[in-house]
Amino acid sequence: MPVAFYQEEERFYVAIDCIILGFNGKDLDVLLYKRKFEPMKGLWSLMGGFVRANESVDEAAARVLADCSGIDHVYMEQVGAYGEIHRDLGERVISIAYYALVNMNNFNPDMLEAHNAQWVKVSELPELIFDHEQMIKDALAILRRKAAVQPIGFKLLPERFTMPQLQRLYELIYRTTLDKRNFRKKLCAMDILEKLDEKDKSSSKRGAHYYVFNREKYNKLLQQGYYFSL
Amino acid sequence: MPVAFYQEEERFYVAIDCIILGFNGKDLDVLLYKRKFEPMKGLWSLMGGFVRANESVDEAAARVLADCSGIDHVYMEQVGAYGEIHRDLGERVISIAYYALVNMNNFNPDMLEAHNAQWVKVSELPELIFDHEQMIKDALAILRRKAAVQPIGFKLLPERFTMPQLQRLYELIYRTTLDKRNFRKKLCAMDILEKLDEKDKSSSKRGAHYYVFNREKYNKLLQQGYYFSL
DNA sequence: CCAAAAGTGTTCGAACTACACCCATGT
DNA sequence: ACATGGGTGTAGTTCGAACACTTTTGG
Repeated sequence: MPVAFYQEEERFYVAIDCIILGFNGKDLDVLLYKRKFEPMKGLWSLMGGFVRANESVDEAAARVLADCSGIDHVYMEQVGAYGEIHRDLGERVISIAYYALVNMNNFNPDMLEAHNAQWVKVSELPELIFDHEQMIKDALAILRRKAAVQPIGFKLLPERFTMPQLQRLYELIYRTTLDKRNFRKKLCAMDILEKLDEKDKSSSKRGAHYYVFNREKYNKLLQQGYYFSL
Repeated sequence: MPVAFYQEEERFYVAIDCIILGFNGKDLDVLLYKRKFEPMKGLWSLMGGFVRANESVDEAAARVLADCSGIDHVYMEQVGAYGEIHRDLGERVISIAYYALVNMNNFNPDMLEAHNAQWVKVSELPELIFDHEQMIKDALAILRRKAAVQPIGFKLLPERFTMPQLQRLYELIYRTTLDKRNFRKKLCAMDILEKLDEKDKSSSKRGAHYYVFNREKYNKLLQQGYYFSL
């Protein structure tokens, strides 16, 4: 690839599309908005925007996410570039998709409303514009893979969470059911969670103990050559 | 993301960089070329080119690979988009990296010479321009992951290969050593290889049996819910 | 005959799976 | 008192890891 003298080359609009994933305790959701105007009025779309000259692509992704959610410093990772010629109905646009794992509670409902945005179950996706459905599927595949070897699932949970919540989350990510006892056994054996005395009574009369993820412990184990695996 | 009316948005050069991986029986190699002119003369670089208006990004990657290798219909997969503002010393360029798994024997040495290209061991990378080293590392990480769950390693081998070759290849991909007996046992159990009577005598006096990958068998097993894993 | 690489089975332990009952509490 | 979800232990099986010697043959 030559340096400088690119004048004769084509230039392209480069967009960002964000797959914002959240967990509401029951379902794994993605944040979508319903288009208010033609073309494609009524169809659903990912949150997006264009890359600008004064920012890297990663920075553009962070900005787009912040713009539409008001949230900052969120776990984001690139899914990939989508470059079919006619993927956008307007002019040609090459889009780079990112997924974000967020704690839903940090979202301002007013901001969502302002963007006509809603949380939608990933298991029941509506019709989406362009290749956005593919982007979501690709993002979920990456999440499935990464969640198995890195403790990123916790990024979808509030600071304090219960075992049933955590298990439910992993069941949704892996699209399977897990054995309660085996799941707990594994987590306990990892020794990266701290059990609190306090209980969450919102979903049962008995209440479930809260746990918190202990990142220091996890980092220490990492240094000792420990590998997360779930 | 609005449709049409993008005039006020910035446009970018979009490049392709190809991580072309090959296996010579002994080492895992990447195809690099040495820059003949300033700037960055003498440094090494991946094979690259720019995306054009009349092709998708995937197509551009295939074209770039064909241009510099003369080879077509090769296994390619996207690594990701690299979008730091100053990653290119010339103007701003967003690059999309792809890796290709090729059978080295199909390469025309004259064509390599024409491009000042050489096969270089991935374990001993020279100094590379821009973020090309990162691209190679990312590509190898993807290969490592995918090779464990999909039979893509065979794409780096000639039609007929021997067990020691195959094992060597996987050892290079995984950057580890494997037990001969366990490796063979696993492969045999998969029942996706066919053993030929003929032997390769190039690396030992006794000679090693050739095997071929049987894709039909593999596809049949896939349909039966079989999962490759190595 | 010897060097050099190919080929071959068994044992052990770790990790995963399957599985059923009691507990705590709000209504 | 009962319905609802939370919490706990064991046994069986499977899979991966470790391990050493014989075979072939060209030089």
